[in-house]
Amino acid sequence: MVKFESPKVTVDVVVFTIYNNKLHTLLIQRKGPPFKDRWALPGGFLEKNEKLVAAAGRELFEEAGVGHLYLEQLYTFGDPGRDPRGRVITVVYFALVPAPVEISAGSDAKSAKWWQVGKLPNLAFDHKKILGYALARLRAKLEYTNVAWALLPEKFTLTDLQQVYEAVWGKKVDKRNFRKKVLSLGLLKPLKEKRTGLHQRPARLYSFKSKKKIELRRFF
Amino acid sequence: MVKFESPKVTVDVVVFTIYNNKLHTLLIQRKGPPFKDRWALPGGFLEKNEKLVAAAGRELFEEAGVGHLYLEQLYTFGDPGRDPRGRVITVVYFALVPAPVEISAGSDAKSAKWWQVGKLPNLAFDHKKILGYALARLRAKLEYTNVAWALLPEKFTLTDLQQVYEAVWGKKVDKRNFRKKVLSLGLLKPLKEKRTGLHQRPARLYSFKSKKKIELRRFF
DNA sequence: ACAAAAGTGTTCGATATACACCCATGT
DNA sequence: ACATGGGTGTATATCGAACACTTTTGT
Repeated sequence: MVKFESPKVTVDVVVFTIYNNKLHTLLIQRKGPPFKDRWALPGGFLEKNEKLVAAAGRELFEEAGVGHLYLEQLYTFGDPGRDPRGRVITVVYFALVPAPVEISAGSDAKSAKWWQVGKLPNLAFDHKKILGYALARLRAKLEYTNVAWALLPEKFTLTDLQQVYEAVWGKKVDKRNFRKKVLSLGLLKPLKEKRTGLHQRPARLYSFKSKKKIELRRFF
Repeated sequence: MVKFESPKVTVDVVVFTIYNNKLHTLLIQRKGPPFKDRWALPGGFLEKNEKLVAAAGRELFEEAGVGHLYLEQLYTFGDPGRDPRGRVITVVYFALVPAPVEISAGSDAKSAKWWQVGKLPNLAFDHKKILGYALARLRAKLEYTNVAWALLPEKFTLTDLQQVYEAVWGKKVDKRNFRKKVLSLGLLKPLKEKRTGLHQRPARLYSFKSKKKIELRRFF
């Protein structure tokens, strides 16, 4: 039937991390047209017999060398005209990785780079809109779930955790209230160790009791 | 490249309404294989140059005669093996319609029927899973947004509104607390009219001041 | 007068918010 | 000793939860 087309299906990924106490996202530079040299979200075509979420994980690893992470589906963008080459349906995933991730330029020689959110370059396709969407999701998720663990290393201080929230929300929160609230949730396990070596009082380290997804009814 | 396939893209819709103070969803009966005679979500293939959300609206209208409604994207299901005919990526939309909707059997002579959620038949494909997903979304949305307007007629009583919440959540709520909360949100406009004609004290009618989507930080 | 649903307030506990000072370490 | 961030408590306001009786209509 002429009426139906077979659109291409791609899977893209928005990855966030906290680097230098600022929220950053991963972009790759396009080597060919369309949008040659423009920055874009990592992504690519779906392979045969590949689950959607697996494709997202694979693209991320291939193009940016990013491995262990939190992945969930964000949204599907598929309006006509979003790719000049033809009809493309893009299923976008949303990923969180702990702070200091080494990026290897991808196997296909595209360059990958962490960009501070708020200082982004012009993006290819409708990727700016997609990023805005992802950012809204991140802010919301941080409020009512415990996903913050995915942005932190195994061991962290309460100040580290607070800085994650501040970076994502773009505003300061009160230290005493933050700690009271976060400890009352009972999701953290205080460790015996402290972080030493700075010119200051050592800070107690914590880890998450569980990394299972938990929905809280409200969070700050 | 052999490695990439061109999957088919379909758009399905989960429609909810409140009928007889119970939550219902719309299903159509399949006329051909696979899953002949089984009940399934309304849906179909994406047309050329058609937006995803437009496809959802069109399918709903074609197959069930349902018009004016609330529509948002729910999730995309695309794992291999979910359709025996081959790789199919299904973008699922989520719709809400006000209570008494006349259903015309669709143009392709499939029968359409409202089923009470909780008394559903066996479903085709992975549609049971999809419905579970949609139900979770509905429950959550009702908590933190004002989408309840989409399940009600233009004018309604506070008891009508309360019954929407009770039907979706499957539990009773306290009338005094419900009214206090709902009125304090300031989203309702009390009308001069009352609903009369029953053997009882007439109830004041209300309408929503706005049907714009509003996100509340918390709701019940 | 009766049946049926409409309408209405108060008390109590939990939770959010605002706010300032001492502590432990490295140099 | 000093600079740096770590760590802690209290008072107030707001919000959610529990709870029962009177009012208005149609028959």
